[in-house]
Amino acid sequence: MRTSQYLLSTLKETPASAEVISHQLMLRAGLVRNLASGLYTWLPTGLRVLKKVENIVREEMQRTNANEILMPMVQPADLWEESGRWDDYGPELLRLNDRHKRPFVLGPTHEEVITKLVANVVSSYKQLPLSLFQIQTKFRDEIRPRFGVMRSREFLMKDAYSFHLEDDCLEKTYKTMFDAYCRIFDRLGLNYRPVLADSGSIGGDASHEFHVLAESGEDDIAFSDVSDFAANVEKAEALAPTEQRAEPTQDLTKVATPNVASIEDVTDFLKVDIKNTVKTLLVCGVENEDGTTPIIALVLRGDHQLNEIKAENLPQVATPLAFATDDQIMSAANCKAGSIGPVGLDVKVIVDRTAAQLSDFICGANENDMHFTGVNWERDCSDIEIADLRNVVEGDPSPCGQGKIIIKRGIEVGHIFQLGTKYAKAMNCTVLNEGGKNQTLTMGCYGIGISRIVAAAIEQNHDEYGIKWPEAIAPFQAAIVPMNMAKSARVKETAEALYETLKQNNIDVLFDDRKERPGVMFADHELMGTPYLLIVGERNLDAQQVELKNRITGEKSLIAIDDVMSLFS
RNA sequence: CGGUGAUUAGCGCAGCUUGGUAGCGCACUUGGUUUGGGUCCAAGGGGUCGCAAGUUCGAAUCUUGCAUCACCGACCA
Repeated sequence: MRTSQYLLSTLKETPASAEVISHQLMLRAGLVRNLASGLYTWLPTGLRVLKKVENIVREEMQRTNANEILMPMVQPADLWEESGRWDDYGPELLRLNDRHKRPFVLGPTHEEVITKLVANVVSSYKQLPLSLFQIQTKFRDEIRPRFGVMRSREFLMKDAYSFHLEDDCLEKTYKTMFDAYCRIFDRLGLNYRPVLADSGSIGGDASHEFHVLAESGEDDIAFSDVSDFAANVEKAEALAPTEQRAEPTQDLTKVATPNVASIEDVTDFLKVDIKNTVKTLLVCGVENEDGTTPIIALVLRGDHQLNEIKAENLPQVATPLAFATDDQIMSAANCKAGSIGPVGLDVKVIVDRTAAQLSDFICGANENDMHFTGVNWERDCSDIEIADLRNVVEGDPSPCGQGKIIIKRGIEVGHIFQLGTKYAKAMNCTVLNEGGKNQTLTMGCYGIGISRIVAAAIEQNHDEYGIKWPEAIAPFQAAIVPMNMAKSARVKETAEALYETLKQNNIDVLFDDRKERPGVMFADHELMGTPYLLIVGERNLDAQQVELKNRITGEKSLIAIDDVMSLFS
């Protein structure tokens, strides 16, 4: 490609709306343009990268013997009613009507469509196991799209689904997909980690996320500093302390704490260690048979944070998690939110494992502006249940039993699930088994955010001059930058000949034939992140050489024109 | 959905306090100049000042409403 025929559209200045570096560079390097909130047009340079990512993903899916298909983006609502997700999915699911007023949705994912397809097309156990995938545009009406294509509403995704007669077969395919994902992210040249994950609203049992490690990531990942254990903080278990709880040494004492509400207020006012306090959160429980909503108290050590996923997974707690309203708090505890405590509280009390190990601690007294000190479990407050409720924090023992937890930020670029029979049951997806009986299939589901990977790769590979693409996904493998081509026939001839050679060898090469000054050309190619710049100038032509500048290392060297192809072997 | 802020040329911004019909830098066009790191000079083109209503002789500027965009939070495979 010649720049004279190519839509470069680089920008010197950063559009004000771009917050994270990948978004800024994608706009500046001319990869995407914004159309509306969460909607982006892919320009030629961006599309080249997107296609390269897509092809690597496709090749590795094909290696697992998955079949590529393409499903419609618009899906009939009755499929979603059948699976129950018409009610469960929420406003993220964009719903629309056709001209006959028939309801449809814009597909945020395709479990319903594929399960229906397999139910209709596959009828015998002999056709199993079966893996199907597609690479397709998804739409999710995100509350707050942000970070450019990292969290957009319309985005490109690879989604794969596997179908099995038995769970052990599903587990085999799950492992195959896990390995395929590792190969994909290896080939993409990204620093990534597979992590244990919560399977979330999509349902099912085992689940891993694949995260690209980057400061701008939206997820916290807990790692062991010794083993290869990694889990999303949502999922990472906070182990119970191993030390015995100390015996009580203080009497239960009620102290006045005027205008003290938050844990920080308490520690300041009473001059105590935050680790000797507990906080009590009231949440809605599962509805009783008579339709009333019980209130549940969750107790955490003052410095810890509630893990909402863990709370939701408790059988007594309503899903989705809902905090008690001020009125509910008043009727359950007879005080404001800042003064609740477990002592004498007439609701179900669930205490975090670490909070349960405290003795002589401080908590609210269920009376405005009053706290208890010297509180001890059993003596002052019995009939409690102990559970893992909190987020792990750095320094906690790793759940794998080896080492301590460290926490890093990650961008979720892949997610694999063992779904089980949830959708197959709902959509009546069965085959005849060996015994001639109908048997419900068990399923796996495997997603990769193609467009998000482009942004994640930039987050991980950039410098002050622009993007530094891993070679596998660079929009161009090389750029030819001639020096003063307009004046030098030799430079022009050499550059043209080199361009022809590279093209004939199927190298993605951009020939900068603009009548621009060198600095302008260098700056543009560095911004776009082309791995190799081939600089053709009079000064090296007598020796039949061009200058090679490596974008990743920044090294400049001379290379014989005849040897240029060796860069790409 | 709550909180905050923004909306003036393709991009980045000034002008608004104190109302008088719009400006700067980059980009773009033309001519010249320069040519191994974003040259310099000159001349140009481009804006219903987000939309609507109001106040006024007169509104980018004041008032009200609406829309859109972004950030923080909640939300989220």
